[in-house]
This record gives sequence, structure tokens and C-alpha cells, in this order.
Amino acid sequence: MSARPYRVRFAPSPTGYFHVGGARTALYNWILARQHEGTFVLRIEDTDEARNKPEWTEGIISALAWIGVEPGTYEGPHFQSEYAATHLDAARKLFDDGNAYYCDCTQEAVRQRVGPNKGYDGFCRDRQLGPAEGRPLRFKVPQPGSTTVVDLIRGEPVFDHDTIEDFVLLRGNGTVMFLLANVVDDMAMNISHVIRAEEHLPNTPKQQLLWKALGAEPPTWAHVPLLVNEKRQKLSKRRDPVAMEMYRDEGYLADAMKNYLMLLGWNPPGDEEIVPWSLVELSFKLEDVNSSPAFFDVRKLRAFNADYIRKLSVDDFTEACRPWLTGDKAPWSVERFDPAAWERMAPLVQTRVEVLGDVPGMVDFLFDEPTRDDASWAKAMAAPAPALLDDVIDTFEALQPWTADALKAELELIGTKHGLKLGKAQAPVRVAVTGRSVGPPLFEAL
RNA sequence: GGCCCCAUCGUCUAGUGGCCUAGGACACCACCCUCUCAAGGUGGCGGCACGGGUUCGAAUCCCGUUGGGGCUGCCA
Repeated sequence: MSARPYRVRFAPSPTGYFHVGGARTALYNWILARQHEGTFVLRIEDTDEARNKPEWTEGIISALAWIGVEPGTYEGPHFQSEYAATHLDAARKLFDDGNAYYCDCTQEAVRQRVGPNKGYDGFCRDRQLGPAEGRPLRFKVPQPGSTTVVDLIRGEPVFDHDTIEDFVLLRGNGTVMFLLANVVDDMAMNISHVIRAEEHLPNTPKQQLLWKALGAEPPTWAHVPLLVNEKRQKLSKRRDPVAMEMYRDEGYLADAMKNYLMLLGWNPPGDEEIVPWSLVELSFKLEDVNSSPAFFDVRKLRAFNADYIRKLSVDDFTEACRPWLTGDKAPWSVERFDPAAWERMAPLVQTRVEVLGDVPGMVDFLFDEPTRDDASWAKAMAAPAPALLDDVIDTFEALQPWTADALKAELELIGTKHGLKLGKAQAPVRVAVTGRSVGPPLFEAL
């Protein structure tokens, strides 16, 4: 275990969206830094030109802020590209110390020698080649030997060196590879704990070898379980809904999202799953994180979100809905929105939505022509509905005072006249007014 | 192919050798409540992958099998 002051880093690559798995590791790092009064470092892995757009970095920062990691409360953002010179220095030192060598093998030549399923064979290890255009620099993996990775979650997996090829440090064009850059950055930043997804575990022995060859004590590692889809595959942008921005835009509450994310691979003490964030911060321990992958279940997330919405005060709920009612997201024209009507409806809507994005669909009949659900219409308008509706119109037009209780009493009377209980009698009225057969309580809505 | 990781209800998990006849949550089903739909309440369905050990005793420890996943780039 490291005796260094606690410094952790979250190092996403700017790819245009913020992955839910990344959000979870960010949270882990963030909590741990706070628990140990250490430092949380945000470093953007931007060495790939194709992934280096300023707005993407902004996206990462704003998504972090959404889940409570506010700019100003952490160190950064740092950019990997800022360390380019340091990367090259490290490569030179590795070469000078005899821990790395240049290689002039073509990929075809290597494949011919070793076959299709094997890595590089170390052909140039002792050829004493110097640097030249087109020659990659390779790390000389100590042979024979083995590396034990001490991992807070995985135990101590051992990797035999003869299964690790002499991997490339510098490309033939002289640019640095991610693996080296990552190690050098972590060293330069004095990172004490590297907490990241399990997919990086197989690279860890290589990185650990690099730390040692560069004369430093490796950090404490922790590889957290992957988040997977229903087919148990790593969540990917292409086939799975993984962008935090998307959940935010659909009306998930940050607190619900955070709570749910923390439950994947870990759970708080006690019987409750929905817990205040303060308890999470207090009781989270890396050692308690499981090692098996977890399915990211949107249905459970929705249930959590619904619960968090219900726990909001009516005022907070009303406020939280604003973007969906009066902003760009509102499906009706803004002038027709009536805040007073919405205020009366809000508590009724609150127990009926799972995400804030569902709210407009619940109250649209107040501010717009209702969109008619044809199936409901056909079902509700069968006889004796038309006759009943005529009576309803006559009665309601004259009704004083116009209150939910009075409306209900009147409809009950009319229903009896047509041989219908209230449950049946309300259906045609509801469909006529809201366009649908389900929705908030009818008489309050009227 | 090689290396590594993983394995408790459908899903997320509790469980660290006796408190386990395996607990909770989501989902699902039923009932109650009810103007629809929700919410709320009550109950139900459902699991230790398999085979060997170790032990008085195993979901828990060991080995193997099977299954799943990740990595295996001059990507990050």
C-alpha cells in the first residue's frame, strides 16, 4: 500500500460523450480523494488529434459538475498533450538505460516469423539499433520473470513475462504511445492510486514494469468491474445508451443517477438502497467493491428516479420541471403555458412520472390541443357515451361552483342515470378532454 | 489461439465456515385502496452453474469442468 499522499486521477478521453461507466469511476475517485483529504485530478487524454475538440472537454466538465464534481473543487483539467516533452524524455531514459530498443521489423516480417496469433518475438532486442525514421522504440520486457499486480479489488494476479511482448513505446514517426504517456503522466502528477475499469487490467503489468524501469514505485491499483449490457458485453457507445448527457436530457435527476451508479458493484450498509449521498461518502470502501461485472439496468434506474422525484418537495419538483415546460423542450407554444394551472397539477403529476421528460405528455391537454389516442377514443365513445357526454356538457356548463368535488358529484349522478358507475362514466369524459384513457385525476384536471 | 478476470433469484446485491429453511431492492403476478393511471399497503413467484475434495459442518476454502467477459494495435 502506498504511503504517498492520496492523489487520484480521472482520465477520460474526450470522445464527445460522457460514459456512465466513466461516471462511476469518477465518483469512486472523487469519494476516495475526499475521504483521505487527498487530491482529485482531472486529466484529459487528448493525445489523439481526432479526439481533441474543446467542446468535448467542456462536455466532460459539465457532466462531472452535474454529478456533483464541480470545477474548482478538483485539480485540473490537465491535458496529456502538455506532457509531450516529458514523454519523450522518459523514452530516451528507457533507451539509455538499456530498457528499450529500436526495431526495424516490418509488421509483415513479424507475422511471418511468429504466425497470426502471437505478439512481437523480440527479434531486434540485441541488435543495438539506433533511432531512425520509421523505427519504433520497444520496451525490453525482463526475461525471464513475472510481475505481480497488487490490486485492491482483484487480489494479486500474476503475469508471466513470457506472455508479455516487447510492446511499442514510441511509434516509427516518433510519437508516444498511450501506455507510456499514461505512466509518465501519472508519475509526473504523483498519482498514488489508479482506479479504473477492469479492461485495463491486462495492461497493468506493462505499466508497472514501466514505473519500475523509470525508477519509481508503482501506485496502488484498483480495477473496478465493467458495466455490461443485457448480453453481458462491455457497454459500448454504438449499441448501448451510455451517455450521461442523454440521461440528463431525458430528465433523470443527478442524485438518482449517482445513487444508482454507486449500487453497481457496491452497496451501502443497512437494508436501504436509496440512501443520502452523505452516507455513500462516509461508508464507501474500495475493498468492498465486487469483482463481477454489473448489468446497467435502465428499468431500475427509472424506478430510482421515480422515487427521487416523489421525494422532492412540490416546489422543487415544479422548479425541476421548468426546462421541459417553458424551455426549448416544451411541446407547446410557450405563450399558451399557464403557470397557475401547472402549479395546481404539479403534485398530481409528481407521483405519475419516472423521468422529468414524461411531464409534458401528462399535462399537454392544458396548453395545447390534446393529441387523440384513437384506440382509446374508439373504446370510450361506444354507447351510451355520446348521450352521457351531452348530459355532462349541459350540466357542467351550468355548474356552480366549479370544483373537483362538485364535478365528481355531478358526474356520479349522470352516470347513475345512464346505468354506469363512476369508474365507467369517467372514461368518455377523460378521453374527450385529454385525448387519452390514462392520466392525472380527472376532476382536478377539469 | 495465448494471457487475465468473473460466476448467489430474470437483474443489482447481502452473505467472509455454523445465525441460511439463503435476506433485501428492481422487474413480474395477485389482492387491498381507488374516478382512469399512478402512488401507498399486503402477499406471492424466483437463486448459491456443475463435479470432486477439505471439514463434525460449505453459498462461503481448494482443485477441476462448464459458461460468460476483457485484453491481445506503430488506437486511446
